[in-house]
Amino acid sequence: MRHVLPIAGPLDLELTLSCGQAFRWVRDGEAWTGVIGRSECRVSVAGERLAVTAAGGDPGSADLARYFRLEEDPAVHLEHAAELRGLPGLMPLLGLRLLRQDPWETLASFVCSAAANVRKISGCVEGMAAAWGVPIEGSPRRAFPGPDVLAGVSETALRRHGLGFRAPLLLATARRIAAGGWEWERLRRAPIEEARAALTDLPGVGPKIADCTLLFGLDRLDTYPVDRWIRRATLELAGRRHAKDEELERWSRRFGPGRGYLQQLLFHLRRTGGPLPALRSPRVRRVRAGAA
DNA sequence: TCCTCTCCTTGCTT
DNA sequence: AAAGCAAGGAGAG
Repeated sequence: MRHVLPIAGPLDLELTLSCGQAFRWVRDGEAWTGVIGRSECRVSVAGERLAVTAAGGDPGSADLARYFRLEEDPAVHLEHAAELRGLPGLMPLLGLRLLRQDPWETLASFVCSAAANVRKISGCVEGMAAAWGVPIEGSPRRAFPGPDVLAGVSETALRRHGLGFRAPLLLATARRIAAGGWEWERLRRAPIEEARAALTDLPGVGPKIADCTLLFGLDRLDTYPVDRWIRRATLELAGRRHAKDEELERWSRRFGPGRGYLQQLLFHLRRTGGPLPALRSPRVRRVRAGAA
């Protein structure tokens, strides 16, 4: 099945699919191939449109547009962050799009992200899919297994796919969710603190992984996951030497309800570039606490 | 209660 | 070759 879809605003597949939000996309020349739900998709940009060829079940044009957020110009997420438009190197990154991924796959992927790198996370996710996922007709790849499936495997089996110390954590989380009473749809709309609390109650899920799940899997752009890169970037922007992650998250709220998108841009910017300039003038910077 | 430190796997890099 | 590093979290003290 083939789809050709209109795109609102810029779309940079390289940035979008390799920036560390999704882990099952691989480059294939000018195109990219990945798994969305129960189908394998090969996508490429042709002029102002996105061309998608799907194997297995057809995702449908509506779900594809939704996945790639094609109806939204990413620039709208920066409406409340005008002060950052002058940040060197930021504007060329606006082809990066936050994907709307499956929340369970997002959660499981980021449980694997602790003390790992993108390559390692991809290996874990792809390994679990190959071992326990539903086959995709016309493709060697498989869908990502649901929590009910992972709940039935052994810790040892998970370790064979490189999960290491994360294996018992993901297993426990899969079992918790498979046991029932878990409502992803409720978390999409719940107050952000309530949604965070529900997620951080799961084994292997702290604030950072909870926020990534909300941002990448539950369409909650009003989150600002603080990892080691964002910690540095935000400290620099705020002109601070030290601050707790929670404090940095609060500071980020000045960037509005789309700050999750900004977080993703800053993650890429700080990782590929150097330190960021402070937004506040040094003259207004707070003096050290305790200075007499 | 809150903070800090350490450990936990793995594989690639220096 | 040994140490460092990579989208952190849990547990101890």
